Amino acid sequence: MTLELPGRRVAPTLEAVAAEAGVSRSTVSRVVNGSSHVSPDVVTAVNAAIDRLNYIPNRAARSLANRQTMAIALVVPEDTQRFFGDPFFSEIMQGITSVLEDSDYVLNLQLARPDAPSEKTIRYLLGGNVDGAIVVSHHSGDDFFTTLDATIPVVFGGRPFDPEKHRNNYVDVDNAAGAALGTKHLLSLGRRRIATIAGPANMQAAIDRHDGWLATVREAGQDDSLVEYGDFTMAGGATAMRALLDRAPDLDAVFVASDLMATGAVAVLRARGKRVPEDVAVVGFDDSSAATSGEIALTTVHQPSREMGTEMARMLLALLRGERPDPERVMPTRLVIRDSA
Amino acid sequence: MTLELPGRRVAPTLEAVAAEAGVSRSTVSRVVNGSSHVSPDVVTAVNAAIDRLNYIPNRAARSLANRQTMAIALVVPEDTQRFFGDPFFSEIMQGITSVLEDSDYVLNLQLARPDAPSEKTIRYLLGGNVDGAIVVSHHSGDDFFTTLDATIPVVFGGRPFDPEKHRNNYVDVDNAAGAALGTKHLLSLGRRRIATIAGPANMQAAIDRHDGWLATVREAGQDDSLVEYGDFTMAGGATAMRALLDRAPDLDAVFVASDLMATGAVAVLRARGKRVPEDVAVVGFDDSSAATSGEIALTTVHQPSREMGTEMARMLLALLRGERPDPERVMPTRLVIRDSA
DNA sequence: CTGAAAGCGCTTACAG
DNA sequence: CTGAAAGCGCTTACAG
Repeated sequence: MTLELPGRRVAPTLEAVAAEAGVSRSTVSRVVNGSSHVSPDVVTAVNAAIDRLNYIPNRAARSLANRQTMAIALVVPEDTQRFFGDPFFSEIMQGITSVLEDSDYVLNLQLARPDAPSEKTIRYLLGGNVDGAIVVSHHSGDDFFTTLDATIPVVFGGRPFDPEKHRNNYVDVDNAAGAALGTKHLLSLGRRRIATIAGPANMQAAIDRHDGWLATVREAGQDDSLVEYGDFTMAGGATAMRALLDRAPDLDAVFVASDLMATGAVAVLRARGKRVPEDVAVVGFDDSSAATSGEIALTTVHQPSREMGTEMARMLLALLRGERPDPERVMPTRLVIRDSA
Repeated sequence: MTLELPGRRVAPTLEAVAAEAGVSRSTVSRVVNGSSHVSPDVVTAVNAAIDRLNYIPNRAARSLANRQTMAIALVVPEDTQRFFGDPFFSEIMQGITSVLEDSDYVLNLQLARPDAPSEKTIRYLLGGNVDGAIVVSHHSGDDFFTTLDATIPVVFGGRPFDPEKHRNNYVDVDNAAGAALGTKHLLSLGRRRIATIAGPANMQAAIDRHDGWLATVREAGQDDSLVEYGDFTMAGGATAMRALLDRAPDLDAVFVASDLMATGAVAVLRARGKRVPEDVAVVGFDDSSAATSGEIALTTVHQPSREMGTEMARMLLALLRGERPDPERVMPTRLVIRDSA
């Protein structure tokens, strides 16, 4: 029995181009890589041969020889569902790809396990598949990522945990200040019982936003116990809102650590007969598309997600060039007032 | 001026492991690759050395030697926004990753230009970066992708154009039958003026769904001219709905080629004072999360998106093993009746 | 079962 | 400006 496999075309090599053009492999390599020390007519001849043969350099061989892969990993320790569910990631990724488009690098998305990276992810990142990595949505609990840059340059989206242990490169906003901004707005509206729906306690941004709310509420001499935690999803925001209402039916405002969670919270408030913002004012965080796609346009703390993406990419590219960019890039937030508070 | 670069750790090589374990490189390679012809104690010794040195094989070297990259590309010719905006892609990707997780392959997402692949994408796919590719959301107008499998195995999500030119592997549903299913439901409801919002005419699935609607409407002796085209986004559905209402204010039903477009259409209908389904019945297509996240739960034609993803992955894996799976895998659709029709 | 050797397709000093 | 040669870190027949 003969198993006939579809005959795949065999890619031409540098060697073949050299033969076709009647020069050495070194020379072909030089013109492929745009070296300046090649005579014009040789360049022409080689390029002609390349076109004729439809030559494309083999990346494995190239990266083995020069120890560059020209690939960057975007590592997101979240499952597919949450990755696609939160517009924040979409915007970050748009920012990143917009700068990588103009570079020679390709982006490889790696969805990792939220708890700790799998063996496969580790081998991928350490096995010479990429020249650098951007890690977004980092959770505490393992420090593989924070120590990864002993091997390849890494930029974090969001200040990583344990900054004293190791100084990582990151771009972030001042989450505490942003949360304070949102909470103060609630205070200025005369609200006196302001709850918060915080993000998961194993994420630095969630902790910082919680802290910003906490400090503001304390400073105002208000109850600082109205906290519930969500997982940055709509469903998580809804569950937290229910718990909050059960504990404090008289709350009159809630600062929510993400727009997606705020959307879930608003739905619950309405279902329980609360008017937003009359009975309960709601402030979100992100100013992503989720802020304006729900039942009511959310007043929210804006963070420049797309620009954060471009900054991450730029920072990594600088590191890859051997430069030493400022390792900490903190971008501004601002309050966007809409209908929910 | 000395530019001090952060000292990156140098990865240990096979050679180092061999020295550490006191064996030859061939032997280390054998245990790394799980060859059976190695004595137990040597295996133990080599593994110990691997652990001690924290050895991870260099993928470039490996793939240069054995001509395998152990990577698969998921090519989506859509911009980031649309990719993230449509839950359909999320589900497809979940299906794909679920089967790849249990394999040694990693998935590399490649968002390509919708019109024609960029030079960068072409070089990526042809430059030996991946062993195979899954192409989803293929548009007509270039046949790079349909001829790509002369070089590497390719599986399409959705029947590609020009099937007579070249027989590609694909996973799809019977879009025409599905559309007929949805349109017939509208007929059974007594609707007599059934419009359609079709997808872009450069996508086979859109054409097939349009054809299914067309055949059904003609068969019933109804007006077959009520067609507007959308781009599979909410905004596109809204625009198309407006045009339809302007042309035929008396239409009493609309079959929409995707849930996302249907959501946009429903919003326009309501804004124009039409009750759904009383005045205008709406049937969508996909049965994605968009069907149940809008103002009204959509009656829709269900396609098993996640399973289609798993089938694509399985088919590609089979091709990669040198097998010859059935190149055409057509999965069933079914009508899901909710509130919009 | 194990090792020496060739080779995968490039890049890059080193000569000239 | 150009080429011969070594080397990147693996795998894989080929001997033994």
